Amino acid sequence: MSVKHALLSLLEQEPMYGYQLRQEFESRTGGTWPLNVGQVYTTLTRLERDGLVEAAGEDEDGHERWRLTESGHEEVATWFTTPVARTQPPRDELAIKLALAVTVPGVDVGTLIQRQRSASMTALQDYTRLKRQAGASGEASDLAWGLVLDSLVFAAEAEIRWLDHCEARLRRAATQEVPATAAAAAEQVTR
Amino acid sequence: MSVKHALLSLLEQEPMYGYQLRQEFESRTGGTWPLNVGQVYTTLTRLERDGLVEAAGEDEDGHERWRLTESGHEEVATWFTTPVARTQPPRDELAIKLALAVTVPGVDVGTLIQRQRSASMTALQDYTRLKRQAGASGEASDLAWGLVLDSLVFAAEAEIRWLDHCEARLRRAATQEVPATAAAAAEQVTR
DNA sequence: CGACACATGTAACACGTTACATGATTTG
DNA sequence: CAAATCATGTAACGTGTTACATGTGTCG
Repeated sequence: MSVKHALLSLLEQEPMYGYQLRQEFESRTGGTWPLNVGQVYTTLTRLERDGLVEAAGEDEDGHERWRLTESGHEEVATWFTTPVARTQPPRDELAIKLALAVTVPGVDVGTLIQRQRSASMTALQDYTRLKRQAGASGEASDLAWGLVLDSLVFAAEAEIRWLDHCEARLRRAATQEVPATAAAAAEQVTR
Repeated sequence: MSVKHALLSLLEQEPMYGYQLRQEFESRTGGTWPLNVGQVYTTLTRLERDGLVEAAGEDEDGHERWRLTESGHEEVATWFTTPVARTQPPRDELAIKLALAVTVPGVDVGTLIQRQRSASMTALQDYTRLKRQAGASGEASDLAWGLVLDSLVFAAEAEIRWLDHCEARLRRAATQEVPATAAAAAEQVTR
């Protein structure tokens, strides 16, 4: 869904051809989410099928460009004015993993948390390293990339805080409450 | 990927039948991520095809149960010992949206941010309301649900902080730097 | 009885990924 | 010239979603 709307937004600016769409997407997000070229073409086909884009003739170099239709413009407008729904949040693999690790007996939750924590710390360091490269040129795409990087940083920090919180919470569960599996899972954190 | 591993983890505890797997998954995650029953069956078929689960005969009530194979156990062990890779993070629709909103001319970024902010605040309030319901019973699944809820809370808080950060960053871009689109986008925040 | 939860499936579709095929153009 | 980048596509596959079909058991 993100790719579809991303392509439409880019075409809102001006008609573009397939390969160009990928370049624009990657430059504006700093290559954070690499976009397979093939997917651009298949998505464009589907968007044409759904009447959101249409062929707009060739440019000077003979590239087949695409432009938004009426519905396409509306779709973009709706996308930008409608907040991303957190009512049914996307599945978070880490949260699911931890929830199951806590309830399934025999899983070493303490080690799981520690491993994840150091992995997230590494990711965080990579982001801050990238941030130093991001600035300087002053282009609009760099502003965007900076914000994208910040979102990754904020998310990684939140993840680390949550992991610490989980560790503390499990430790508390181990000492206070003592029913069945919760205690068994929590024990492994206290070691 | 998450569903596949979630089902495998549940079967690590004991052999179960399809419908039961959905119930267990939803109770352990507090229904945060509703799981379509149909997907359980199709996933089980695929897992059998891949040699990770096998039929384990019927239980007392005539339900066809599934158990892990050797490879299945290994897969679960690997899942629990391998951190979730943040090296190539999943596409974040909000971050993509904002990155494009900033670089595509004519988008009212200020309003976008404010709308998203209030949507995220609402979600956050819903989570804290749910938290009050979550505690009390002291079962292991409630501990898990509590942690899942906390992860949503932490994520929502981080999102809100990031949105505020974006607003400030854009406001700064509007006053200091003055090149083309960045300024145009940032102007709308200052209004 | 009628509604609802339990229970098992299947079909069609949407989205995304990887890999492959093919050719033009650019650059060291 | 060789390699890399530009450029357009297609095929196969994995995962997930929705909707439908079908039947049993239970409870008000």
